[in-house]
Amino acid sequence: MLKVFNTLTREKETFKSIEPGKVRMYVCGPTVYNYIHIGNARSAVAFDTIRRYLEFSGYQVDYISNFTDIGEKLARTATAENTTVAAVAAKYIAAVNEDSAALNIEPATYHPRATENIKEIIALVTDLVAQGMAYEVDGDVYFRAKKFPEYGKLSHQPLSELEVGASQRTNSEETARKEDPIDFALWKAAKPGEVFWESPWGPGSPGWHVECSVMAIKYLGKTIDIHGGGEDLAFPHHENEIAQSETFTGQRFANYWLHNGFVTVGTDDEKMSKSLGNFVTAHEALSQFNPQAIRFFMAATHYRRPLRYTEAGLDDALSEIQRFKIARANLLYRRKDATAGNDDAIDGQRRLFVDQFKDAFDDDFNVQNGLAVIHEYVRFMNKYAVNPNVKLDTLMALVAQLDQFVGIYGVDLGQTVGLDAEVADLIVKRNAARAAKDYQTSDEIRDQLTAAGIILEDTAQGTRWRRK
RNA sequence: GGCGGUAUAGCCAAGUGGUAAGGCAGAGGUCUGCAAAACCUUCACCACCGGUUCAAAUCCGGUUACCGCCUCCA
Repeated sequence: MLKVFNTLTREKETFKSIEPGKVRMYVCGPTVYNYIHIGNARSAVAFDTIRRYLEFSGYQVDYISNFTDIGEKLARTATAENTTVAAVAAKYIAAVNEDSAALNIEPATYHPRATENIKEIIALVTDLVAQGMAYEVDGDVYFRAKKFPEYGKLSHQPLSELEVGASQRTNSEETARKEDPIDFALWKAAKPGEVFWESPWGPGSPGWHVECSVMAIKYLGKTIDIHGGGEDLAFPHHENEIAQSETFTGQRFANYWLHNGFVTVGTDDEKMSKSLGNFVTAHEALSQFNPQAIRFFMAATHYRRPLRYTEAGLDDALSEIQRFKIARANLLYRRKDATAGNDDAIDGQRRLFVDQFKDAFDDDFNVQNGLAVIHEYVRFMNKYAVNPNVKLDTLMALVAQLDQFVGIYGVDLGQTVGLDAEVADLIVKRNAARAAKDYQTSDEIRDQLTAAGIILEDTAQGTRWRRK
């Protein structure tokens, strides 16, 4: 039975989807005005891993993640790059897609864009105004936060404290227009030269939180199962989404709110962020390190914990992947001397590992305990690989199981080890030399292959090789 | 000021009452012509102080350090 930590209640709750066998989840995506950094990537990886486990558990997952392709930041980038807002969006959406693919993040069921949903946004805002929950001032529309009785329920902040925080903001021009400092914008009047849409309140563009409400409701329904995002989004972004959405639909917006921790850097574990300037873009990271290692490194840290980004951590991740690959290859090498059929005892033990793995993940996606199970399982595989008599079906089932386990972490161990004719030929020559105890020749051949990035291993079942 | 998080071996990291998972690195061993890989063994006074309890890393109180949200941010 799956349990997830819900920010709304601050407790691990038993997960129950609205519709049996199906999960509807929405994850806040990036504003596409720049390359994403590894903090953004971590969030995407965390929720992709969660999604993969839900699918492993038998759920069909409708996964929606947006691209916010409007706002001042895009306008600023457009000016800086001497181009249009649309071109900026197109460029960085393409970059996000490229980075996501490199990190083996499954595409969402659909990636809606804010600009595709302006009509729906205007409809929602119109409704909130009609309900008296929002008001127009000089072409801006604001939400009356205090009129939403549960305002603050996600971030667990008393209203009085939010007011203090809001009144300390120096954004005085806007504050002056609002009835109350904690009110937030649903619609903003266009400034000269800005991209705008016509609306009942004149030309303007959506506020900062409405697009997610609209897209979640439009593509997933009035109440969704899981809403995810970085913990910095809990307030005000998600709090405001709740206020708008629940006022609009009269229903609970999301049953489970999941928030991922930050990527930190430096000795003090500072949050990586664009404003602090201490960030590494996913593009840079992916060009410097093995993408699979980056993916695994991120997926193997529990989603709510801070993730300390270090080279040593990436090296560790790579070593672990290497261990999995070797275990996999060790079994596949036995195909040639395996006998037909299945070993029921081994299969039974394999299933026990699956049970343990599920127990780990069912506890709020405990990836570390899942990894411990995988390592034990790998040891089990390696022992079977030196068994004098192996069965073909069992061999293949063990390999498939490993692939499934690590696949949840987004690791693809790749295709079977092929036997290059040239390498095979050299191995035959070397083994002839070894048989004749001509170790000088045999070592020369091995060195030659090592230089070419090929490692030889002499085993009781013959010589096998792999790429470094 | 309000709310929250973190502190476990050289490093990463599980673990909400019963005497410290797992990985990397290290040490020893088996196997090997030598290697490699694998397998076996080994490696912790759980930030500090006090309390509750037969029993605490785990519960309670306090202290310290660092981080985050309260403003755009995954």
